[in-house]
Amino acid sequence: MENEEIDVEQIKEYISRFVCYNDQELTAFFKILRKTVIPKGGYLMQAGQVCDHVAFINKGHFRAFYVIDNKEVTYNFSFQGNFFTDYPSFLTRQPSNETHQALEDAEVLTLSYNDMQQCYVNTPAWERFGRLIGEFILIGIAERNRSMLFMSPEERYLNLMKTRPKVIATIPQHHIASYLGIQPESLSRIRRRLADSKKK
Amino acid sequence: MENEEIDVEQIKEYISRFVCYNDQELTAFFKILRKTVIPKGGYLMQAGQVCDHVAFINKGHFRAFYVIDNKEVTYNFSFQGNFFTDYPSFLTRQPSNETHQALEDAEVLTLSYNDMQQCYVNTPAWERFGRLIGEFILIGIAERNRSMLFMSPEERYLNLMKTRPKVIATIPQHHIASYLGIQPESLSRIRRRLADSKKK
DNA sequence: CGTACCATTGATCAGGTTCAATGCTCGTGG
DNA sequence: CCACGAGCATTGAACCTGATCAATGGTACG
Repeated sequence: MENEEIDVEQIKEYISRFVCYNDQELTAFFKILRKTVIPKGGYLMQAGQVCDHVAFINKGHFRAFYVIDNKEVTYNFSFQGNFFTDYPSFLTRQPSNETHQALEDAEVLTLSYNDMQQCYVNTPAWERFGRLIGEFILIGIAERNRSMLFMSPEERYLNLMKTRPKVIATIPQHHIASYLGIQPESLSRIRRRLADSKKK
Repeated sequence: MENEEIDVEQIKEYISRFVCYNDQELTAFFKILRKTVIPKGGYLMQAGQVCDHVAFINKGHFRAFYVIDNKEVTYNFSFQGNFFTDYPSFLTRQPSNETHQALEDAEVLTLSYNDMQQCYVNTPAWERFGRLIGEFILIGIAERNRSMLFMSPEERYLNLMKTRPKVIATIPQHHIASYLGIQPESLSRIRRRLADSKKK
């Protein structure tokens, strides 16, 4: 069985933060996971497709971006040990506008829409997990929403440093700028302003 | 019983869009709803409190706003026939920064956090409803998120006219401006630009 | 009436965008 | 081993849009 090769430790740890489960539920769940390897720069999903999976990142990190007027606009990043998906597309079965790209060589465990719905029907614990993970994602999105509404680009950058230092540490600057909703030049100047005022 | 007075037709219609239920589940559910009447300008919730309820709006409409630097920033509107809450605060039990204000004389049916958790435990149908309603809210927030990231203020205004004409029709302009993330003066000029270019 | 609140208009300001040029670093091939 | 090129970060200059401050208009309500 190819499942023997799958490393399920990380996802197990993640899930146990949300729900209790017994061994039987867990083994059944792991059976429907599929391992996918994606090279640096490769795509987990491309705009135009319906997002038919939820992916758990075992290794590597990803960015989600839109293409608007032939420009890439980065919408989010996701790192090892987290789930990654276009949840609205996944839920509504509408084509996604996002492309999901691996920024390093990556390995993910995917769970298909149909299998997930089966889980919901068959096992109350997964119905609960589905609710909780949805709520978790919702909280994150709402937070991001507020930062876009209430903060200036500079404040957003400072906030990002505080709340997601890993992004600052590992993601190229032009992607961060895009994520903050500004141009790379503007981010460069913001960083300079901050450095100058710190030095003084 | 005071429940006799409660008009549950609207909420029944709303719920049936998401889940199937039997009469018993429904009556039990209606028993835990509480009716609250709020005069125009009154508050359903104030910043600093944990949002301990989900409210269904039977009559009237509301706005949610933050106070930042002594200025009110409108975050959202909600109308008759919809649920209204600070879901992140409700879920995390953290104090909310939002204040929810009735823009007209209003009547809502509220459901407390504890009662809702009881529903989840006791009745699979409500666990499912909880998941679906969360997903529904998530999709809305994600949509709003994108509009802030990818659209100019003018595009956001046009988009609002298209997707939520009721907001344009019933909400004072300075609240709309705030919702769009701009100042009232800017919205006024945007409207002027649009009117001028249409006339030509 | 007159007061209060809201929408509009004008003038000036600030910060981000755009376009263009320069540096910097890293990986590849000669 | 060096040289070149590609991609990214930085800097400068001109511009544009929304913010801010101040004044005027309009309307509803006491």
